[in-house]
Amino acid sequence: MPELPEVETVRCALKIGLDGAHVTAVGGKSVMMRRPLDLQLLTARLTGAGFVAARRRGKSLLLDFDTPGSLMIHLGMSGRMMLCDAAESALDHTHLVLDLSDGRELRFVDPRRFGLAVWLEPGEETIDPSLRSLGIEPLDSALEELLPPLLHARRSPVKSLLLDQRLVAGVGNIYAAEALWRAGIRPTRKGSQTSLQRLRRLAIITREVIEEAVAQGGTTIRDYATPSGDFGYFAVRLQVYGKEGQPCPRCSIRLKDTRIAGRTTVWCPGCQR
DNA sequence: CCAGTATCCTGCAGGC
DNA sequence: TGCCTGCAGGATACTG
Repeated sequence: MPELPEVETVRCALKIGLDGAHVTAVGGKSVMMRRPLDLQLLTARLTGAGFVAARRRGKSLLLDFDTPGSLMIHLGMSGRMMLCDAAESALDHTHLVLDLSDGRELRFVDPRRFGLAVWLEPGEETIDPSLRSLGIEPLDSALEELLPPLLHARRSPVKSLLLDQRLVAGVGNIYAAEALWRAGIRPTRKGSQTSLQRLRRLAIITREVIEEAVAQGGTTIRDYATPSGDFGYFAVRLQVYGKEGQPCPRCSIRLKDTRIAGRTTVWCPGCQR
């Protein structure tokens, strides 16, 4: 479900929604997610903790409390954060529940369990495997300087490179397809056979797409929603994602779909070279 | 080290 | 109606 813009939207909502909140109790089921969900540890660290800040790195959320360490959450494909009244009945696959002092609950729901909810002790943030190797943030102004040489040094399709979190942190299947279409670059083109000039343009366009999507509150395809249940409105701006078979908005050639690195990729054979 | 594939899991749409 | 297949916003363990 969630790429950078969706996670950023959730972060902003939690920052406001959790302001002044205290955790009174921790609940859920110790299920197997991408890593085991350790409710014992989470309960020990979070009970009584007051919310302080919500941060984001790539597609990971980091929630800080007035206790050392942080709660790291990754939404995977189907993960969702919900901020709701405790009386509201819980959805299926609600794995973690933080009871709040004001009668609300923060719930982490993830049917497919590709997500993650992990307590990071102080210092673990820099060594955790899913954080330590993340590449540059697309919103960082150094992107157009740092990314092109990295892509140019690789022989994989540019599409795979954009999805590689070790190179750029936060781009997923939707925004990779959109950025490549806007940049006029064929997704199967190899990094090494794309000029630095074009890669620089791709980097700039990638940031633009991500910025626009953040401004629209992300993209709702089927079930993405903010913690209060709102949808993202970037879907109306998608030009190629999910539109295979339709005419290209730029050149009217029929959009094709190909599988690259195991992911469906929609692109235009007419104007993406 | 690099590149490509298989895999984890549930839900849903589409074909028959 | 039901059963089957394949695909879905992601990351990583494994192969060659």
